[in-house]
Amino acid sequence: MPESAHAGPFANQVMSIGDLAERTGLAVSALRFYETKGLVTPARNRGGQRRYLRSDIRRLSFVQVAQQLGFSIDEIRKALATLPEGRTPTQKDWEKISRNFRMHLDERINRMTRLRDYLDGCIGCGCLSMKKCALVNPKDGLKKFGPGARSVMGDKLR
Amino acid sequence: MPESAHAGPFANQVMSIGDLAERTGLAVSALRFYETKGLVTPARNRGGQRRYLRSDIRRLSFVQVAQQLGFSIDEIRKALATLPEGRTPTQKDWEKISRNFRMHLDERINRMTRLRDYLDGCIGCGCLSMKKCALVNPKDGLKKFGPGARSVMGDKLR
DNA sequence: GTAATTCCTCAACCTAACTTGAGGTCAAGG
DNA sequence: CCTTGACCTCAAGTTAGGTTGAGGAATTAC
Repeated sequence: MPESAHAGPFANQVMSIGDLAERTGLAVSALRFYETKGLVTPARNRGGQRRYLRSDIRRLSFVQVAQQLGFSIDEIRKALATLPEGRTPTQKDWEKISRNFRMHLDERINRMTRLRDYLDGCIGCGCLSMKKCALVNPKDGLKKFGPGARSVMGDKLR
Repeated sequence: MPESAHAGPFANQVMSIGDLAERTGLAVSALRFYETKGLVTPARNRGGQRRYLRSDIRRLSFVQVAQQLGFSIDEIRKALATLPEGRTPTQKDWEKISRNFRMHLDERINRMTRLRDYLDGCIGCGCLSMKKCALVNPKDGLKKFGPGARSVMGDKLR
């Protein structure tokens, strides 16, 4: 008999990595990778195979959305860390995180819009060659990037 | 006498890599890297050292701005390829490129804004766990990313 | 009971965008 | 002339976010 049969036909609380991959649209390799990054922490069965909770579907959906919004895995991990440990997150828990992300998203949109407006100005003024141009040498919240791979829209959050 | 003295004190048309680095704020190593990527093609003096034109300052400023807007080096290279060969680009040439970039920027801003609005909806509906949610499984111009490093805001241009 | 799936770990590889370092050359000042 | 600083090339390293493959164990299906 299958390992989870004791849970009953409709209360199947755990999933294999393959099931979760199918439900989230993520690759199996990505799910394992996310575990090494601390985004999910599945249990293991006696054979050592990963067993995910249903609530992990939502967790990973959140990861996907956040990535589309331009957040790095590290930022996402920190956000998820604010979820309660021990119990399955409630709707309210998720709302709190989402609102937090919306704030950052607003910030990004504003920054891009400012950038666009500067660009409009520069088309006319021809200042692109001047080091003082707000676009090239940005003040106003726009920071210089460090070395290494760059995150979209420049600087990382916080 | 210095190698460029024949050009006169104020008509110093060429620069060393160090000068250009200082004027653009880019690292010397980055300028060399950009050359391998085809973003600039400096001449060489008899000793083999790079000699940049004044118009390269603007060219590299453009590279910096475009990167802040989230464009990849490859995209930027293609955009720069539309500049006239042989002659120094005019103001009009730059305006044309800038306008083109503004269009792409508008697109990105719109996409982020749509995403934000979806997120607002999801906070209320709690649909984050459903595969059909517009955020998790986006239609409406939002595409799935491929493997490898991701560009900011998801998919690359074009 | 056994064959076919699925899963496991670990190491290596991939792209983007650069930086760092080694070992050697060029140019400008005194 | 000769020293010092700026330059040169080329190879290897870095971070992010994963994928791919080898070699082996656990499940599931018949």
